[in-house]
Amino acid sequence: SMFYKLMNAKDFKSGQVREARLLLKEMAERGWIVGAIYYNILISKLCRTGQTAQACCLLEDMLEEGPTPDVITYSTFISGLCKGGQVTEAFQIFETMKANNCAPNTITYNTLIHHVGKVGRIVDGCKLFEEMKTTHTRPDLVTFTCLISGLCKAGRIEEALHKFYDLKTEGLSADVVIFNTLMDGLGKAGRTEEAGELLSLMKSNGVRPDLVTYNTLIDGVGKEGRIDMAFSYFEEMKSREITPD
RNA sequence: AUAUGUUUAGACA
Repeated sequence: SMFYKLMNAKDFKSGQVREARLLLKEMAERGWIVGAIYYNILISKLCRTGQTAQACCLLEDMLEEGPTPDVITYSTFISGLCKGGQVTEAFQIFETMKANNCAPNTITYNTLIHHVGKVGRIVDGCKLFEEMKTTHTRPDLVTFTCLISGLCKAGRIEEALHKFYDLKTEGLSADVVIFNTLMDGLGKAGRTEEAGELLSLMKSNGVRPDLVTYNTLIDGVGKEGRIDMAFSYFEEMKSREITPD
């Protein structure tokens, strides 16, 4: 019952975290199998409330005497650290992960590539992408979205376009998020003509434009003062009966 | 009751 409450709790006071750690240890001592998932749930909740130091204590418990942390444990914590702006610490945990023979998966890499891109360090994202190749970790559409977004943010539009073309090589086909991301990058770089061409391309590829697509295009041409184009995208959006999800 | 991606005017802090 105490255990049940812990797993359903929305937030924790620091005293409660101490109690939780003791409870999990006691359960293990009494012969219960306490799986990594229960630690993962607590780590996720603690990160969401900004208590990354407490989350780190749980990871340490796992490494010392608890269930072996799995790829979800590390990815959860890495994501939580990044969201709190602790990207450096996230990379330290990434190293800890490897040192403990836990192989990062696509999601682990995607999380890191996303956050380095956000803080303008896509160079590091590209290194991670290379590392994925050497570790035979297959990139997916999320990987490419993060790379394209990060490259555009760093002003490296040509390389972003290259990544877009590389999708086919990887056996992937661009989805609406990939198109939206690239159109946003082009628009913010003043290349709204190309963004408009992508709208045609996505349609001919059978990818349905959504509300974000049109918001992105309208924002792009709007900032260039092309009110006529903004209206035409708006009209097209209405005619297509786009609805927010 | 566990982990990753795209657009933004305003208000709040």
